Amino acid sequence: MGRNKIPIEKIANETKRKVTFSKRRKGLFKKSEELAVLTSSQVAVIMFSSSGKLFEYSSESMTSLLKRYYSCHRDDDLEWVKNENEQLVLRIKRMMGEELWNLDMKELQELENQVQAGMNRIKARKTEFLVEKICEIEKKDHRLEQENQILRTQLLEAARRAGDLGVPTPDWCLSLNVMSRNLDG
Amino acid sequence: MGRNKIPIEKIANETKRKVTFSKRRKGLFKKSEELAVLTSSQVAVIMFSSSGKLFEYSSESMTSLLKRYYSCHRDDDLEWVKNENEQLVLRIKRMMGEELWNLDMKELQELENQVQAGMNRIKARKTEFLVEKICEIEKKDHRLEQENQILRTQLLEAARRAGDLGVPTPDWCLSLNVMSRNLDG
DNA sequence: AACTATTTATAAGA
DNA sequence: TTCTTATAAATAGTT
Repeated sequence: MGRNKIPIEKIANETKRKVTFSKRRKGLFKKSEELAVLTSSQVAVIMFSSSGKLFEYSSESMTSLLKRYYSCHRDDDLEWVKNENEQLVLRIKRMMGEELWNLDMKELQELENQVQAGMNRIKARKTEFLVEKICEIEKKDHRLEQENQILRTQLLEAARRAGDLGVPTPDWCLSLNVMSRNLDG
Repeated sequence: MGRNKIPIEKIANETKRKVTFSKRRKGLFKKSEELAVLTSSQVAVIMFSSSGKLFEYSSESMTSLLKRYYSCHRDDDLEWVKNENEQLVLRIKRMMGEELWNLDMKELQELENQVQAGMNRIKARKTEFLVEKICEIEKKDHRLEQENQILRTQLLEAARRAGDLGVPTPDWCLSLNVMSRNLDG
């Protein structure tokens, strides 16, 4: 379509080839979008120019569309999970109970054991955490108690000396001995 | 392009929509191939019809083209991926009950809840798996029983006809009626 | 699935 | 690259 009909074979002239790539790429993306909208379908197009540049179109997020594509090809046994990152994500998903479709009973049991072991350690850590907290609090508590005892002693001493000098003991000092006995007991 | 111009929006009529999908899908694949050939480029198209069926075109093997696509995206920001990677590893370690030292009680509880949820799903999948297996076996079992019944009936009939012709019934046929009754009960 | 009136895409030229 | 335009190609509605 154009002034002349051209044969469908590699365009020899590089400039012409580039212009054609640019024009037809635009056309292909437009038609992809129209198809997606008109028919409520999902369309993804990926292309590399002869110089290696990537162009892409996707009616949705490319990632989710490719995931769907791979899930259709799940029989290809996870060929797609080739980069480390994806393997890690898959590992996490499986620990979270997703993407379990092609695990057999033995693999499921191993996974459960691993997750169980992890949970036991997490629970243990929780207990440890609480015990540490209690220890800390008790230590602090003990220290404060000792400090209080010293303060009370000093306060009584001060009160007594004031009494020796004829200053009357204030009301709030009278119960100090009683408090002290209760706390130590 | 056609008898009338149509607006680019979802085609309401389902039949029309399906016909349009079929026609334009063909057109899109054709244009994809033409582009690939004319300009020595690599083109891949993936699409799902509104009913969920997958259609695909690729000028080369889809797998190798997608690998190239991914490798392009990896090279974009290797640093980010590396960091992402480390985060994923930490996440897995924590789910496995390691590296918990600086999580507080709330974070530990959240982690435990997540892992617990995952384990519940894994257990559920295990059950599902077993139920599926049992269903399959029962179906097969049922089929075999029916086959068995048919074969026994045919065998008895054959034995009777042989008897009519004066051929003595073999010993091993005498118990067939009993077996048949036992199995049906 | 074929037909065909129209619309749309695009090859070449500016 | 972008626009223009003659022409090829795609396709909407019909049969």
